[in-house]
Amino acid sequence: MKEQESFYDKVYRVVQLIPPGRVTSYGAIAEYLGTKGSARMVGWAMNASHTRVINIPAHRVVNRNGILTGKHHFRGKDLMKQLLENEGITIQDDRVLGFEEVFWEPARELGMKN
DNA sequence: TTGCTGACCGACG
DNA sequence: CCGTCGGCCAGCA
Repeated sequence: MKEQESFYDKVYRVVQLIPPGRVTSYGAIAEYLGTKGSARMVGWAMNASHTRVINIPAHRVVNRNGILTGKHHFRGKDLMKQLLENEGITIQDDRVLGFEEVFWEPARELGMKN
């Protein structure tokens, strides 16, 4: 049995597992997928996510600085910001306040018990 | 098949 | 502080 899920599918899988009110970083996902250093692939996968039929909470994925780098790619201008605020996350200056507090690490949440 | 792209990250000046 | 560059590598024309 071979898992033919592409790199994209793996990314989508993890992103969908992100609970509301939490955010993660591209690098964290990349690292969890084993392609650390290739965080661009994660972002690239997000870009292709709009081609997917499934809904992907890409707004929960930010860069390592907690900055909404991909906000520009969403429909609206500050849609990403509003989506995060809707989940209880405070955004200021396109940055996630308490980023470390709401940070969701797949390797920790999925691989290890809290 | 090759070559370009990219929503990042880290380092350097 | 800000701009630039290299690396990383999967997907697409």
